Order: sequence, then C-alpha cells, then structure tokens
Amino acid sequence: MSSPAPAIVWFRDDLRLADNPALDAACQNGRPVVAIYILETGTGRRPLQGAAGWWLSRSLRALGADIAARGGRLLLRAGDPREVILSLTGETGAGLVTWNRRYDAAGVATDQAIKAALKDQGIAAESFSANLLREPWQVRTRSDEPFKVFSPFWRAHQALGDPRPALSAPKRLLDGSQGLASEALDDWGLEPTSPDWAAGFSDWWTPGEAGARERLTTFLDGPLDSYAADRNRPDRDSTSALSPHLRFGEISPVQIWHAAAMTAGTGSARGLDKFLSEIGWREFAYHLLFHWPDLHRTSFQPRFEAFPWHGDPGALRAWQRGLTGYPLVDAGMRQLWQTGWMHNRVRMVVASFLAKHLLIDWREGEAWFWDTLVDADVANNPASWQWVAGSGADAAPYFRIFNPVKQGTTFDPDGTYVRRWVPELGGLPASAIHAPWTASPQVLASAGIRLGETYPRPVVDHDRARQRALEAFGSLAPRAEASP
DNA sequence: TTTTGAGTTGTTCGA
DNA sequence: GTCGAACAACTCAAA
Repeated sequence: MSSPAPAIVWFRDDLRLADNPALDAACQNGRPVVAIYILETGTGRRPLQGAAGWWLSRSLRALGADIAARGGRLLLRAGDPREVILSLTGETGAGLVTWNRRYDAAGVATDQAIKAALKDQGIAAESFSANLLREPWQVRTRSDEPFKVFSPFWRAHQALGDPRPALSAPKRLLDGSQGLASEALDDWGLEPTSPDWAAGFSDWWTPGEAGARERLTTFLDGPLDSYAADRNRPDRDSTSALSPHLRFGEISPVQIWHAAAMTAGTGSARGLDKFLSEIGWREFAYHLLFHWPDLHRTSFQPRFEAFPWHGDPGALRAWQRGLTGYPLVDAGMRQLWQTGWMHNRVRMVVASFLAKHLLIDWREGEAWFWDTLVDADVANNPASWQWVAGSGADAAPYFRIFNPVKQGTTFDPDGTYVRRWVPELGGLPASAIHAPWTASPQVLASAGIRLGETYPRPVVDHDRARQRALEAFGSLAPRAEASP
C-alpha cells in the first residue's frame, strides 16, 4: 500500500507543535507532512524587522529542532507565498495545505488568494482558528456591529463560554520533505552582526515553545497571585513577560487560558481575572485590527488626523535613546533597547510622554516600537499607541497626562528600576532619583552627577508641557463617528 | 426609537 | 496629609 499524498502545513505566527490545529489536521490519517516557513515578500504585509527579526530567527531554530526531534523537517523559503506554496504543491504532489489564520488585511487577502488558487487546482486548503480565543467576527454587539469599547467587548466575549480545548502536540511526524530544497536560516540575515545590538537579548529570553512553556509555569506558580496590584511595578518581576512568545505563537492564548484557570487557587481570583483581561485586551486589539484594517496608519478617531503634531527630530531622538532627562522615561527606553521589551506600565508612561509632552505623532512612536520590540505585534502595538495618544478606540481622555515623576515615585518607589537601566543615576537617593534636577548640588556631587553632562536636563518642563498638551488636545473638533 | 448607565491604567487644585 | 472635584463632554451598547 502506497502512503497517502503529503499535506503541507504552513507555519506563520504559530511557531509551536502543541495546540496547533493546522499541524494537527495535516498529520491526520497517517499523512506525511511537509512543514514550511516562508519569509514573505511582495504581499504588502508590514515587514518584520529589527528586534522581532532576532526573535523570529531564534524561534525558527527552536521549531526546526522540535520538528526534527519528531522525525520531520522544517523547510525555509523566502519569496511571495502565493508562488512558494503553489510551487511546493507541484514539487510534492500534496493534496492538502493547512494553516492557522491571521487577521491583518494583507495577510487575509494573501491567504484568500492562495486558497482560491489551490481550489482551482483541486487541492484542498484548510485554515484554522489558533491564535485567538475567539475569531474577531464572532464577537458582535446586539445590533450586530463590532465593538468599540473594551468592557462590553470582553463581557460579550466571556459570555460565549470557555474557549475550545487545547490540542496536544503530535508525537511523531512522517516526513514528506525528502529531496526538497530549503534555504539556510543564517542566509536570511535576521540576526544582527555589526553592531550586534541584540547581544544582550539572550540573557533575558529563550525563544521557542519550551521557553514559552517555562515562562508560563514560572508566572502561574508565582506572580499570578498578586498580579492585580504588582503588575504595575516595573521594579519587580511581576508580569508574565509572555508577550513575545504570544506574538510568535510559541504558546496560544487557549493554552494560557486553560493553564491559568487550572492553576489559580481561590486566593488569587483577582489576579486571575486581571491576567485574563490582559489576554482580553489582546483579543480586543485583533478585533479592532480586523474591523479597522488601517489601524497602524490612520487614527481610529478621524478628527485626530487633523491634529497639529510637532515634527521635532531632536526630541524624538532624545526619546528613542533614553536621554529625555526624565529617569523613568529613559529607563524604559533603555530597557527596550537593551532587552527588546518594556514593562507595560512604563510603556504607557513613555508613550504618553511622546504624544503629550512632546506632541510627536503617535505613529513615530509606534514605528520605533515596531522596530525595537521583540513582541512587535501587528494589532497590539498600534491599538495601544492609539489608546495612549487618545486617538484610539475607548481611548484615554486627552487630559490624562502621565506625570513621569509621580509615576516613578508611585510605581518605582525605591528607584530600583531606574538604577537598573540608568546606572549613571545610581548614586542618587530614592528621594531624588525620579527628578535629579531637584537634588541639591551636594547630593548631585556626591552621586557623581553633572546635569547636562553626565545626565541630561529635562527636554521639556512638565508643567509647561502639560498645559501645552491640554490646549492642543482641547482645541480638537468633537469626536466624529469612526467607520469600519 | 429613545433613554440610560457606563466608560483600564491620571493629575492637579483647593478645602 | 487626605479627599473630592474638575478636567469635557461624548460615545457606546444595552434596555
């Protein structure tokens, strides 16, 4: 008896073997599997770059090893997926192609085109829900519209019941890739060489499915209990730090949901609810992206398209480099640069600082994060930036302007976080660490600090910047309907 | 159709 | 030091 025709499983933002419906479907009925990852060009999707490229490279390495350990092989090819997939079906005689869905407009359009082309050739194509708890079109208001406000969205989402059960990983894979060409990961140049700005990343991260699982376990066993309060403390390791693993699908929200619900004891109900609602915000961001596909380019509230942003290259550069003179802002921007990640509370502070203190277009900040975050996410990143800037769905009101000094004294009271990332301020006492310009000359001298030389003076004065922002934002026309 | 309650994460001021 | 109000109305989503 000859073996059945192979199935192609196309890995994208789902670099895992467990709870992978596309993989699961491909290897049913004893089918040989051809696993492929495509470095995509020509489809108009946002190019993956910078820090996320580093992560992708490491994650593909891990996935390739995991697949090999089960007897299979991960093919790597670069190009237009509409051509690569069709070429591969010709090379293999595959009768089935499977993948897990994505939700950005260019990705959806690409997938639809490929599905239609495969059907024309009599090849089955199946796509699956894998990377969200619910598909973005499943959650609707009573009047059958998409949601624009988080709380009712999340209530309606939860009212749909528990997510589907998680799938386990296939134990063995029948390799259908004999004789097929694969490119070499190193040739893709995803990891930097000179300068190697990612040199410190591997101190912090273990990309891949095993690393994701370990991170989840560590979080559930410890910080989850006090998550409701401690999640705001950048000086503590109190968040899950799962974002890059989720970004690349090394773990699924379905797996996280079940594991968290299973682990949480009665005492941590608040921590659990809060944690799951953060997963909910990710769901909401994808809901928004699916229904408002231009989310990263166009303000959700159209009136913001008329906002007089300041083009200020010097201030932008100071922000990017962590040289604004506000220690909490600078600590965050340097944590981002050195680790590819930033604590969520600090993300809000630095984003508010860019959009409100500096009046720089949120798109500049979104683009910088897109380049420097290992978790750069096509939905979360623009949705969160628009939320902070005030232009987004259910956004922060414009008069909510974070005071970087007050945020520092509240959420980093001892200055531990600032000292870790802005070492030149390390000698300051906690009373001055968030506002060095208020320290006496003696305190500065004994800490070895010369303002304007070893550490910058503030690029803007908080009170003046706040007034300026209130006036600028207050002059905006009233809100108009955002249309999908 | 109209009404109504609600709406992630803040800061400042003055009593 | 603490507390409530002001900041600004407006939209969303359900009843």
